[in-house]
Amino acid sequence: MGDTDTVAVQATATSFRIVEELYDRDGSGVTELADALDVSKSAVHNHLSTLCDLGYVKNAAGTYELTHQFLQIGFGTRERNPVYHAARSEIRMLARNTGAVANLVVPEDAEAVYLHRIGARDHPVAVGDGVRLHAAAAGKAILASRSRERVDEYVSRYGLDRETDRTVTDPATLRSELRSIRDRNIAFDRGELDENWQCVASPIVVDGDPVGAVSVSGPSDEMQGKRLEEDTAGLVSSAAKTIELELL
Amino acid sequence: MGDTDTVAVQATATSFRIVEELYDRDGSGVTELADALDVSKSAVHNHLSTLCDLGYVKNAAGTYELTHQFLQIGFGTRERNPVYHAARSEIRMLARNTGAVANLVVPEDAEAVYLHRIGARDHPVAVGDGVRLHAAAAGKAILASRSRERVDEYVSRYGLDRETDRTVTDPATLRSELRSIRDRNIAFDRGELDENWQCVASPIVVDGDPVGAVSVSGPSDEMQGKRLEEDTAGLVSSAAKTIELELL
DNA sequence: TGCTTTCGTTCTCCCATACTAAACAAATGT
DNA sequence: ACATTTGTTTAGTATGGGAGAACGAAAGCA
Repeated sequence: MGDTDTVAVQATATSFRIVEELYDRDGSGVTELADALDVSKSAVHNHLSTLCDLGYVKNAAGTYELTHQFLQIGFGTRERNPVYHAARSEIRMLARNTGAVANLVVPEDAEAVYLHRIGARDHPVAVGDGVRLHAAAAGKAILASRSRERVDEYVSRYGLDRETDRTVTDPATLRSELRSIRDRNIAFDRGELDENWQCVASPIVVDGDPVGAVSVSGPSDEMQGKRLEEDTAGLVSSAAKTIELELL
Repeated sequence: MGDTDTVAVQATATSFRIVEELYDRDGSGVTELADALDVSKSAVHNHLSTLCDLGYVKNAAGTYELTHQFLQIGFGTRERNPVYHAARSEIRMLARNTGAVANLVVPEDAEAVYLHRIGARDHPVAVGDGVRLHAAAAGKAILASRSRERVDEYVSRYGLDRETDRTVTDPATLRSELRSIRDRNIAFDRGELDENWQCVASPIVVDGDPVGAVSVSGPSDEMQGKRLEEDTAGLVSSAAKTIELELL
């Protein structure tokens, strides 16, 4: 880490570039991939045949596609996450009681990864996706429960990228907002990640360390005023508290 | 395919061996991996640092772990599967109406991959896992909707591995059972995959091709007699029919 | 049908690179 | 403080991955 953009094992890098390209294109042929990635056909072919042998790619009707091996690994790692287990039923109840979308996220490096969701409609972020911590309610809730030093480290290492007009991009503003979040254990997001979505979140803290966050989100026109500020906020923070107890 | 067991790009193979080992051990250190895989420490280190750079592995508190990148790819590929979309609500209703575990599987090479499930308890197979087609109700339902030639090809290429005492391992027996499955569009599994689990399944056929199967499974002591043979079977086959219509 | 084009696979050769081995650094426990 | 274990880094060589072209096969078209 911190090196140039050249990695230690290039063959692995190209293999995963091929995997990601296959994912983006939802299946593809050898020549198409070779052109897109600027690698020779034979190289692409070597990687594809290897990935087939390993069971991560299959050759269906002329085009190469990803198999569900990734689903197995992805599900398996999630299944082993204690936060996920502790939160599942609470997330379901939260979705039921609020009538909105309820999410569970966990921190991973600079991002909050969406581990679980109930009530998805056309939500802009999918399960498995990650969003920058400072750019959403759940992420801010997590940051607020970290030490001042770790927040500073986050800011200096990754910066505060802008997602929408409302994203917090000023370190001082962020710090002051994190303070008020800490007071109530509730974070709000009014279109900071996606202009059309609002969000309330509360952190899941174990031993002083935020291991995740619960959030409820909805379209801006449905989620506002008292409903957002009080009713939903109360449900979200008590759900987070319940999950914390479950994790002890 | 059909080569020796040596693949074209060995670096990719070792990278994925490392990924799988990390998955099995739920995180691990460099030396531990090097010993287990019989590769030098520095090689393991190279691969791990590469996988970290690519975002598939993270270094958490001294041990290396898989990230949720796999969840993203796995969920994404599933989300794009039309069968999954068409089946979701039916699977939920099936689980509700039968009070048992309802599954959706899709064929992938020699296996039936579990794409979705509602009502899991201590089910022996996880979402994302694959089981041999001939060794479970859902897989047999799929095989029964394929041509005689394709079934023969399946048998000769992959063989009929035994899973339990009750697994069908004789080609002639399999063919005759597939015939009777085809008559009613219903397949049974009485402990052929796991002695303690019984199963009913019906194929999802589009344009004469089985694109998946619906199944309901339960512990042997709950699932038997009339309940298994008639009540559940009817619900399963009508769910499959509904999904087929959805897919047109 | 026969021609053209395009794609996937195979082949060969050469240089880059991925690996081994050993030394180094850092952390843990006694 | 020492010993032990682990992660990281550094050379250096042999291997094997990749470019490119040739081959084979399938598809589109007249």
